[in-house]
Amino acid sequence: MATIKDVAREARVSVATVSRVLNKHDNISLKTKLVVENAIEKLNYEPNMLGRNLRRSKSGMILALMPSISNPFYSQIVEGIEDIATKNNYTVLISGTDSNMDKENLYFNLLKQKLIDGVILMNTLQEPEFINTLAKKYAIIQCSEYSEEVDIPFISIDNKKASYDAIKFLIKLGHKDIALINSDEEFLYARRRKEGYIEALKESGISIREEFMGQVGLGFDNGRRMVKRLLKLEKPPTAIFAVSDILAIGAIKEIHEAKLRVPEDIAVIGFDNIEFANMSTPSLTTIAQPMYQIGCEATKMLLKRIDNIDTKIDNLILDYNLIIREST
Amino acid sequence: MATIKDVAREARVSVATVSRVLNKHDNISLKTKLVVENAIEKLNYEPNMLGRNLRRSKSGMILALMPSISNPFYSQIVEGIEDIATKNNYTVLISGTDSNMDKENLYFNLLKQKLIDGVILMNTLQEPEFINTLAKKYAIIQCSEYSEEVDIPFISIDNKKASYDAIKFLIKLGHKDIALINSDEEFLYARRRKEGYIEALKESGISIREEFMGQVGLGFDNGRRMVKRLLKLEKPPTAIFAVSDILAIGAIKEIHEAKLRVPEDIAVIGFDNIEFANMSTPSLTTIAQPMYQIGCEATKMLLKRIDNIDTKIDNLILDYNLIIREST
DNA sequence: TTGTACGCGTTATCAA
DNA sequence: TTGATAACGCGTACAA
Repeated sequence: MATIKDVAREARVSVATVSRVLNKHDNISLKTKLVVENAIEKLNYEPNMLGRNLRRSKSGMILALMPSISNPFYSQIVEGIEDIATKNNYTVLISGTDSNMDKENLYFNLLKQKLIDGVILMNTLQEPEFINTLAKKYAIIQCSEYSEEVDIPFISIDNKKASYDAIKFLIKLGHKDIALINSDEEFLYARRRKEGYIEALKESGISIREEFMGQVGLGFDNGRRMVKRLLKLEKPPTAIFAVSDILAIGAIKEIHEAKLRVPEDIAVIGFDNIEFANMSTPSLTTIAQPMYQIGCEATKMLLKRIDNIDTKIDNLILDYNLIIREST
Repeated sequence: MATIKDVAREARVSVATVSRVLNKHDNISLKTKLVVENAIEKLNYEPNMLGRNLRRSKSGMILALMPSISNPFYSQIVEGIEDIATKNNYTVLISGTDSNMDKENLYFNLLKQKLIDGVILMNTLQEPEFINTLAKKYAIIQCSEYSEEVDIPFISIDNKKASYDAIKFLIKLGHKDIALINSDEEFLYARRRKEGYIEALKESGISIREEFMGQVGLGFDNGRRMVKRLLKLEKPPTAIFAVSDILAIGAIKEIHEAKLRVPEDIAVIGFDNIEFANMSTPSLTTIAQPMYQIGCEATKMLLKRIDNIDTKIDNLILDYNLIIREST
């Protein structure tokens, strides 16, 4: 394995000169530049990043931390992150924490160990103070889901308004009995979407029915269970708004199980527009967040932060889209 | 940021001693060990991995390279990889190449740059010679999909036999007109599964019909298109074996579109047992590979290889399972 | 059992 | 425009 020394010897110059060529400094004569480049080619030299990283005290790696990498919700965000990162010569480390604190801490340690230069945080159960302390020394950005008590920049959509729009759409279709399958309200987005749900109903003079609102985990089965409960009601809903497509697909499964039809008997709206939303039967009406763009912008924010940890960075709220398909 | 020097000063010992404590050498007195550990705690010291990595000429990182990280097929494999890697103090870099050669090469370069210690290769379009050359100098393992012309260890299942079993199962249910939605036969697994399909039919005295076999891409829409074609036949099939769950789900979607029922009019079997196979309506009969275990074993093989590039490592063929659900 | 001193491969400072 | 040399933080051979 050739090192910079070998190249220098081969080109009969100093290692400093080789380094300058490598890093495209401009104060170098064309002649020696060519000589060096020839030597590099001849020796098949590749810079050893371990040396460079130590010297620069940078790893050139950023971490995208999310609860689960298999959750299709994050796929496009990750694409955005990777595109911007690659363009800026960073490598992206993608990791799922299973919402497990120990695992999360393992990854946060990479910051202290200098193995990553920054973190894009999708959704964490850490205490706000913990993140705040960390963010004083390291570059961290909140992406998609965030906490208001955490004092670092975030990027997201207006969850309340999105939810409001979804419900308004159902009302326009003639629905009055609309259920909400929400996820745990410890999450900000869940609280916001509930607010939008309530506001839309109130505005249309529809009374809020407690038995129509459920707080469940994010899994497919939770969607099913919630519908099972709803169908046992004396007057079941004619429409359901689920805060994730997976929950919505679970809901549809259970509705079919009960020999009812979607959307004829019960309409269903999801959230996220994951790839499968278009594949399910019936295809799913849902709210699409600009995932790819969210990933891009989050990364740009992070890189700014890495370059200068003291930059003031503004939060970003992006637009969303209601995508109407067969389930409504 | 405290360094090993600071710790040494604080503990009034040499950096060598601190290093020994850090690396759990045994030739060190309990007393100094305690002193050093106190200093580490007091200064909140974390080893700088950039220094350690350079010195050891290792990055402690392995790469899991697959066509697409959003393909749920790989999720559990990745889990296995991460578990074993973490247990051995490695960090896993997960990357999707979109079957794009440029992107792939970018990642292979990480090997030369010393940023990764080895690669678990899921599915690549690279020429066998390219991989072979690379594998002489670097630790590489083939996982799940592999090439027979590549001379590095692989881990997989018996795709021919799995396919054979699926078809035999359909025949046992009374089906005679069985279609095959295969993926591109440039892939070994596609060729193998076709062999199994043909062998099962022949063995049961069912003649092979060319118009029942299709080679398509892996996307959902390809499953739909293929079914569209099959339904136009004078005598359409009564059962379909799709070589991936996504294709199978696409097929079902199109069957429903044609106002036919699954499995009453047409039975469908998939392959992979992705999470959604159990969520779709009807739930999908499919072949389950031991993904998690595949990931674990692949990683063990790779780590062996990293420790000693010259070890002879045996290939591994694991078992699979036919999971019977509603679609048959 | 402990310390001294060198080197891993690179970049950056300073002087020429 | 170029070169000599000192770091970056760590691990280890060798000596004590």
